[in-house]
Amino acid sequence: MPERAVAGGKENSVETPVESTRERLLNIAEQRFGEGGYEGTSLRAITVAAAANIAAVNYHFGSKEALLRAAVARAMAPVNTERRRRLDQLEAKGDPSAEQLIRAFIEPGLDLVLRRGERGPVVARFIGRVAFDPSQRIRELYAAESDPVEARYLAALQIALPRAAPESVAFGYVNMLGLLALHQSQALTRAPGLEPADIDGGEDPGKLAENLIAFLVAAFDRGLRA
Amino acid sequence: MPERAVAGGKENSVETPVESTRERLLNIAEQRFGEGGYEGTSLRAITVAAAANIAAVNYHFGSKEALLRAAVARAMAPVNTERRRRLDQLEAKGDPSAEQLIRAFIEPGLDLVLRRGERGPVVARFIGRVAFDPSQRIRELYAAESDPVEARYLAALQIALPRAAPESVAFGYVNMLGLLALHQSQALTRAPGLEPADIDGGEDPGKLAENLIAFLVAAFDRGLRA
DNA sequence: CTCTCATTCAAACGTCCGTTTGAACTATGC
DNA sequence: GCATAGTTCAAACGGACGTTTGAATGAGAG
Repeated sequence: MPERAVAGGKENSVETPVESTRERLLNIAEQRFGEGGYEGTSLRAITVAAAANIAAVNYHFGSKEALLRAAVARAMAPVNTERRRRLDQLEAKGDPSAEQLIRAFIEPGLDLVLRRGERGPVVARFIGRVAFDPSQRIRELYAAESDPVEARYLAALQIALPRAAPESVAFGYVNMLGLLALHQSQALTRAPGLEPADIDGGEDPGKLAENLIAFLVAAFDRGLRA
Repeated sequence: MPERAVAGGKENSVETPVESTRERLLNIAEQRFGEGGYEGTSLRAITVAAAANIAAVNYHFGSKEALLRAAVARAMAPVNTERRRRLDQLEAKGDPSAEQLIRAFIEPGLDLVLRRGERGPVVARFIGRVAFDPSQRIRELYAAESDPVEARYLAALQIALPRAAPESVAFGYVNMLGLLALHQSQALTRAPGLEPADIDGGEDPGKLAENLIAFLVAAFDRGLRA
């Protein structure tokens, strides 16, 4: 390892942990891709902000797109894990309700990612933006990193809502995906004549999750075709 | 005028109307910006597809961003007009209901734009993508072209839903903006394991509007905080 | 026909892009 | 000590980008 290594010693566990070049690149990539999108962010902007050489991207990841893929995988991993854990837990207790499913899906996307420290909102915006990037290629890249758990939620929702047609549940499901991504990316806080606090429930990020869940539960329960 | 002018003669009213370079640029710009986003689409790609010289963009519009602005303005004009007309009509009859307002807002965005000929979906995708472009600059550019009517809808919704807190109505309102844009851009038709027909109601584009309106009405009526 | 002015055109401008190269550096194993 | 493998570095690669230039082209007015 070069320069300052993150050895198992005590110094790094107390003081500020030293990030490796690879970690710095992923962190800055999350931030910049989340702000400007994939096409709108250059590797040079990322490497300058990460205090890394531009060749470091191709050394550690191979290409710009591979850097994005690695950042998506790292950002989604804890969300997918938590979603899988909560769905397992719900299904172990019997047939979960639509509200339980919606909550178990939304909260890992907003809570987990909005709470912890400074980087939470950055990760959330990154995920939300990549999920609905203008380029179909990028959206497919994202889908490849997040698919496995999500399909289980759709199936569980179909069972929880037997009175709604399967296509209608699927319709509600994609609406849930879209609204979650939009709130994660914080693109909805700039509506005409609105202040951000009017939408996200003020200082408490948890209220946003509650508002969104209530909104979706009502729509799923009474807004789908039979 | 150069080459083939669109004079008031009879020939153009019967045969295929000849598009001017300016119109061809706007048409192709709608298509390409809608497919690849602003940053992901080059002027060269647009001018080649439009069979125009690259300098024509700066001659007719001044810059790439000005081309986008002109395309947004042209695409939004009929939508804004129809929304204004329907809101005027509703308010003339008394206090409109939330469902009436939602319908009057959604339908011009989906119906008007999804129905007419081949270009409908192209225009819809363009509008939907630009509205939530990764770049804040582009989103603000879009907001500048669409604001005036939308604010009236929010105010009318506040009145139609007196039992919900104003912030909650604003929350539902931005959700409506976001879901409409996502369906316009057709980004929701690629959910994991879903076929497009499962979501947009099959062949009939009108069903998508009905499904979305029902979804939103239920959420507005029962999914907002008091 | 001649002048005028709007429009189109090929070509070039300088800048930035993602990627590659090959040498320099650094910690570790022998 | 030396060799080795992992990492960083400045520099350059060819190409694409948005924009600009100045000459050519075209139709309509006098």
